[in-house]
Amino acid sequence: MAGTGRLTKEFFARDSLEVAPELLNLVLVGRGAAGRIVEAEAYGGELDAASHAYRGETRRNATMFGPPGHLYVYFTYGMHHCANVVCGEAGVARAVLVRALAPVSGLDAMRSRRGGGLADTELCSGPAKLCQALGIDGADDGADLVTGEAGLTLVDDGTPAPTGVFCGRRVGLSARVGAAALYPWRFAVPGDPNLSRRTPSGAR
DNA sequence: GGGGGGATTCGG
DNA sequence: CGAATCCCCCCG
Repeated sequence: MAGTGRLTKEFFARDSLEVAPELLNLVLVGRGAAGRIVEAEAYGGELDAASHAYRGETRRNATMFGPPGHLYVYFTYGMHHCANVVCGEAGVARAVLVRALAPVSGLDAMRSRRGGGLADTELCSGPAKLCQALGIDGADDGADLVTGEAGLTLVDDGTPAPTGVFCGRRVGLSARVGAAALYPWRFAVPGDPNLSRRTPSGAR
């Protein structure tokens, strides 16, 4: 993980819980814009009641069961898209939800898609916000982030991994998922102004 | 064929 | 705090 540049299939082929904290400070490149991942959540497939894959493969979640390094995009609440990085070997449904980015480039493009007048820290401070900012929608479900053939890539620009990574409960899970709502599978750069939510002061 | 619920966001 | 606003999935 020390190298700079394109990531490998093998990097993503591990478990989501292992990959999720390592996504911090990698750069997600979208259409005319890019942002550094500062918040991400691991989802554990059939072992995780909060995962879309908990009850097996369906048409909606099929990408999660596919090969690693692809983007799983889902549509929710009738208006929003959210993006996950698919992890694990093909056939194993693991994913990491990208929850917030620190804008790196193309802020004008982000603003034109998100709406003018927004502060920099409002552009990508949420899973649906960052999809809108980067121009990601349902058509991007399945996009290969390693080859970048769909115009979306995840790269290592050499920025060192953050120190003192925050680890805490995932966001937005209903009580019906039970104990899974308590798993400390949310990772974030402590104190980053672009987070979807503030991290508690004493990070873990 | 129908109904319940959603890994969210924004405004009042 | 609740509406917006669709689609997917499961059950009958």
